[in-house]
Amino acid sequence: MKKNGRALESIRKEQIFEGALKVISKNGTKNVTLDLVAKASGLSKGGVTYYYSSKEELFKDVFEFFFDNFFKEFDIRLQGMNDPYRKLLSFTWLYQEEDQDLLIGYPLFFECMTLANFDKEYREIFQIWLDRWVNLVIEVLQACIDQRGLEIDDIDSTARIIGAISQGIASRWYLDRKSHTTEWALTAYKRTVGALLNVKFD
Amino acid sequence: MKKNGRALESIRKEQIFEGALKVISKNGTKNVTLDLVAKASGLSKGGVTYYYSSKEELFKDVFEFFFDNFFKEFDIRLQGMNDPYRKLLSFTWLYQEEDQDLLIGYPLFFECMTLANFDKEYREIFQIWLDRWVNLVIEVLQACIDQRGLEIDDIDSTARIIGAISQGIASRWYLDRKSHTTEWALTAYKRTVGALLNVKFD
DNA sequence: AAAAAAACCGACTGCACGGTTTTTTTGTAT
DNA sequence: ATACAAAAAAACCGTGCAGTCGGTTTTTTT
Repeated sequence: MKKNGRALESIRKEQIFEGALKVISKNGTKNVTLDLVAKASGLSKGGVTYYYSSKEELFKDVFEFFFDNFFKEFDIRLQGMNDPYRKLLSFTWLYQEEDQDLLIGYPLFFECMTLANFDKEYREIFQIWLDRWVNLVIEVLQACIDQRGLEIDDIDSTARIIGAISQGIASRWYLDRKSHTTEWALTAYKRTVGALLNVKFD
Repeated sequence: MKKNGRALESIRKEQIFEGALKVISKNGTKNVTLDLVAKASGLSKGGVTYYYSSKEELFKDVFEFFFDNFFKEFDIRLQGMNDPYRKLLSFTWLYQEEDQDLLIGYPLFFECMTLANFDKEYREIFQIWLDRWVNLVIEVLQACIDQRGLEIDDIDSTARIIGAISQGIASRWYLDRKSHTTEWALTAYKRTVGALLNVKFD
């Protein structure tokens, strides 16, 4: 019988992640205290620090945890489609109100960019995010090339552009919905990516 | 006859702005203390609070001040050009290393987006930023239509898209230069906007 | 020159919060 | 049952900092 030290560790860490995610996306890291995290995850401060000796360490893990999860789910979503053009359009999933993951994701994404300005580790986290995003797009583009005979000269560069377009549109859509409706975001994405790849959607 | 109440106010406030800008863009609002601002602007903490009774109030003013200035200078830059296509390309000025205004501008812009998540006033500041940006682009597009016979169906929507493209590219260029070189940013912008408007640059 | 107002300084206060230590509870092996 | 470790809570400590305030210097007004 193994003497499992910290048997609950993974369970509790997940608990703490969930709680931290909730309060961070709601208040921003600046306004999140350990007590708040503790309360949100159903533990006491002592309980939290039992698993995380520092707030910074916890926060970084939370960011990585969330982004990792985010891509895993996106990947699954993509796998469930056949048509590569539909996959290309599926990035407009970003412009969806009331999706729980997105509601958390946007604040985290913005905050990550801000922190990346002053903190090397967050810059790495952000760059990894970009990489994964680019790889996702590259896969899709490759499928377009293979299955639809689409012609692209520089696939990596193009993938990065598409990522940039999505992000630019998304930021505006998220932070200024009044002037940037969901309708606008959708057509903006289609129009721009369509023009870029010389593809007619729909 | 009563006169000069607070004769130095505008001078000192400008001083404080400059100092605050410097330390905010260097450390991020989270890590900026009143003492730091005071030192950077050549005053004491008491001197700063004499003009600003709260840190938050000061910070918001700083953001507004900077963005306002930013656009004024951009406007001047645009006025100095004739060819509307060149104006359109002038937005790539964003991808310029070592420009002092940009070095301050990027951190502030990111931070503003983050703060906009949780604070109504910052959201307004951000939205005003977007508005001004859009108006700038609209002007340029209108010039393209008038002087070059360019055809655009929805000028407002298009202007917003161009803004989004610039921003998306800029974020990546700024935070992940290794994978997003200046060269990439430039061609990415030209390629995408060119495709969108069906225009050939150069 | 006297008086008043403006400008400025820096010590002080209170508190929020991260991290530590102590105490209590729970689980488990013998 | 007992002992002992893990887990968690509660109490505690120290620090950093926003904001205050009495006092001082400088400028303006009378």
